[in-house]
Amino acid sequence: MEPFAERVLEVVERIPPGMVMSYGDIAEYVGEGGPRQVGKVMSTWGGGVPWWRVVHADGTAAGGLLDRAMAHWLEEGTVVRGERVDMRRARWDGATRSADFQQRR
DNA sequence: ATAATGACGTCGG
DNA sequence: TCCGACGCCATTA
Repeated sequence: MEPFAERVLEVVERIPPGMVMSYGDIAEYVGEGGPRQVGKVMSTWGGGVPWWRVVHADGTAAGGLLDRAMAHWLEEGTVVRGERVDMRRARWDGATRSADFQQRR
């Protein structure tokens, strides 16, 4: 397990319920690698973390896990628009504390 | 050494 | 909005 992978997983675990982060966001947040590298980490060791809080930049689900991801989103109260997460409101910047603290216009 | 691949992202059509 | 073409970058063939 590389330190990069550990940092990625750590960030994912810190994403509060009802919030999500894109692969690119995470890559930028940890300050190394890129979206694809993050994707690699998630496909390999993502099973032990709330992977459904990691989505594509456009808010669509990762992998072919739409069904399961959707279930979790609804359960956590993630803001969803059709088949995708509403990034404008559910996107986590890594600073704010909780989901229901968001205002967004 | 070269090409293909992948839980991605952005741009054009 | 949907989709294909490209760009990216590390890994694998």
